[in-house]
Amino acid sequence: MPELPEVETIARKLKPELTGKTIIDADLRWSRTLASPSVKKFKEQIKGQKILRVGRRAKYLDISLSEFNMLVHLRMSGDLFMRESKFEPQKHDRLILKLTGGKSLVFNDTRKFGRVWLTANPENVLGKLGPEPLSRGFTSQWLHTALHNKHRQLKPLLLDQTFLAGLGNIYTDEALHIAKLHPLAASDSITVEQARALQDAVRRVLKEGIRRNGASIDWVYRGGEFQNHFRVYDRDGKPCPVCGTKIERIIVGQRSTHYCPNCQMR
DNA sequence: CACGAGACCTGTTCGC
DNA sequence: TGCGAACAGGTCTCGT
Repeated sequence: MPELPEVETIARKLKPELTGKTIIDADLRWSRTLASPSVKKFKEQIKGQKILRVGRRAKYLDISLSEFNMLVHLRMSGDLFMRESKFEPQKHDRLILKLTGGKSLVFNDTRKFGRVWLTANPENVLGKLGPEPLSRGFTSQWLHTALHNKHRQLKPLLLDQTFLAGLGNIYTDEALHIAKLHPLAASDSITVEQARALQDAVRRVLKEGIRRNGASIDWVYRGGEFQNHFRVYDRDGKPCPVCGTKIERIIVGQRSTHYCPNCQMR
């Protein structure tokens, strides 16, 4: 489930539960979940760390500890939640951090794509990311210039986290539909007007996602409801909410891409 | 530099 | 009913 709004929702939910707690023990149940450091170092270093802050950068959860930052990327199927420490580990639990106060932070990830970093220099992991779409720096002027510095198809470029950080497959399709831009349009063909529409659409759709607590699909459920308001994503063959034309699905950069052939003309 | 294919994983749904 | 294919919110690496 994890694009920017889903990760933001998780961060907001965990913040009051985690802040001020101390990590007593780490149960790493799938070692490849750990991107760095080594298992041995991780277990030594994380024990006794106090949780100072819980934040988000792009699709990463950023948990500030006394001496390190723990970064978590949920990738396709990861989930992060609290559970009573006395409960038995569940099938897809990959990392369980036992905290003071009787609860544990659980990283559960069916597909094992998710990763955890423990580092004193989070910039080593986050340094190449593009701007936050909800930050002040993400202006239509910046976007227009950045689009013209590349010659790429719009959709893959928006998914590129070094270009702009936080959009995934759902929110990209939704933003392009709101902005009335074709997913295959060349980035350097976008006018100032269109860049303004796209900048506004990206911010609007991300804010809507956050307001609706993200999108919950399939077996991963966190109480989000944005999935009930998709305009085009996963709606191929259904009518466009704007003009009624049938939504089409194509493959772009090996990702399913949904758009209205009438609203989003090339 | 831009792009496509394949890899990493497990689980569900679809088509015959 | 059974069984293989297709597909899933992401990103990395390699080859052209």
